Amino acid sequence: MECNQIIIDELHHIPLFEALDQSQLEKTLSSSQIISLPAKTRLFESGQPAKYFYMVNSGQIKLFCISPDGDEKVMEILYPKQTFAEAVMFMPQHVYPVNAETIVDSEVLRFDMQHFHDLLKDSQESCFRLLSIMSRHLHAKISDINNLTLHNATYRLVVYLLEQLPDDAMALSSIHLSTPKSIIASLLSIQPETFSRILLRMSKQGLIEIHGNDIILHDVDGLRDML
Amino acid sequence: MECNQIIIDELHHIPLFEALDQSQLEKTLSSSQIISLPAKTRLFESGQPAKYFYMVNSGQIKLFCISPDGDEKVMEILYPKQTFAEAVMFMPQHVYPVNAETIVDSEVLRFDMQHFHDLLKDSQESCFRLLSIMSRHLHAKISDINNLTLHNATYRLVVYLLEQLPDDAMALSSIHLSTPKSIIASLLSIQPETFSRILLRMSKQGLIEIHGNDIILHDVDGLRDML
DNA sequence: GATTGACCTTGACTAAGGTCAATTTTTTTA
DNA sequence: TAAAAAAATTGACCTTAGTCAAGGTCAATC
Repeated sequence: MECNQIIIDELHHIPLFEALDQSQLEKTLSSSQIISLPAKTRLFESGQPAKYFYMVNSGQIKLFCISPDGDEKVMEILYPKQTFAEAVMFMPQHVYPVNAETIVDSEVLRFDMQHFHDLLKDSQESCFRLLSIMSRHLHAKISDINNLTLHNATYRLVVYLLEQLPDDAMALSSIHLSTPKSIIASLLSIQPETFSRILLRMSKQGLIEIHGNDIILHDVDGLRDML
Repeated sequence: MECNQIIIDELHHIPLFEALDQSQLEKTLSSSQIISLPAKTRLFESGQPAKYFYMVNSGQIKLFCISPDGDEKVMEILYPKQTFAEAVMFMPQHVYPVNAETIVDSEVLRFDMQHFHDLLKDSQESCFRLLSIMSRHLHAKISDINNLTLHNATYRLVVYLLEQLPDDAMALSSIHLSTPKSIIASLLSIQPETFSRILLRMSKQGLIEIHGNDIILHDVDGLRDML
């Protein structure tokens, strides 16, 4: 069980599980599975009855919606240590509101919703964690709506680039896009063509320099001034 | 105290308070105030430290954001019996993420956040109610983002009109817009001019008939087919 | 090292909805 | 009830970003 203890120690640092004690963590883990998935595997579909929520172990997952005529809107890109679909536990019909799919080969930890829901009844502190997590999600969505309705495509892209910077970033910094540009474009609600054109324009202005998936920000303050 | 009991009985039917017992409701009420506000009064501003959450007693409240250059985006319109800003209780910095303003003369009940937060510690069931409420909000925002990114202005307006219908609506029904068109337009992220033009076009197509703020839906099924 | 396929870029064109300005209608207030 | 203010409508025009199509780049695979 040495192996399990390592996972438990990791879970202890995940916001959703921070408030659980050793025995609760053990129970949580014992009702979970590690699942390996190749790239572009569907985890769940919007409208499906929701039995599980997840944590990314490795890889990348996208949450997305599809319009009647097949257009895709990426709602979120998830990276290791992030939990997702926890909020579905409390949604009226226990149905996933979005689709989830791996972007690259990934490994996820899959938790039983009913089991965790029962556990929450005995852990007021965990309820509070979940409330925090959900309020953060809600805030993020409000901010997304803001960016969609009050700002243009360039603004959204600049915000995204600056978000990728570590806090201690210099005036000249470089970032690496670990996700295909077309998926980032969809996340920002921009067409790939427009995404490409905006980057080109900014590099012509001397603000950035593009080398494939690596972008050098020549003028971080200049970018910040655009906002 | 007969008067208070009437309010308590009302609170008992509000989702957020449903799980509270008589004594908890009394405490909640005793830490609250009834506040009367003329039209266009600011309740709180985005960025302000959040000390209170609210319930609409009468009137209408809009929650909205403002862009750097003064453009306004209405996020939500609130009607009597609706609580709002409860989720802010669990937001990282206890700061309102949006502005709130009365649309017409209104009366609100103002609750102390800290007080209710403490009360939640003793009411696991109320925590679960709040989790439900917040997951519903989250779902609503996801759906808003969907409508903004995957659907056009006409679609959003038709959805809005159909949402105003009671469930038992006939093929021919009439609805009344109780809120200024410009505010509904902003809620749907449409300019007032475009809003007006879309209604005009639909009435030319024989789908609806407009008489000021009253709209007769001539062909509910036809409208549903547009979606 | 040619071929395939996924992804990205570029150019020409288009359309949805925004902007600006003038006018009408409705509401409020004196 | 007249005047003023606010809200809604309409027309002419414009802009942003989307669409469509062609071509390019890179990596994996035969």
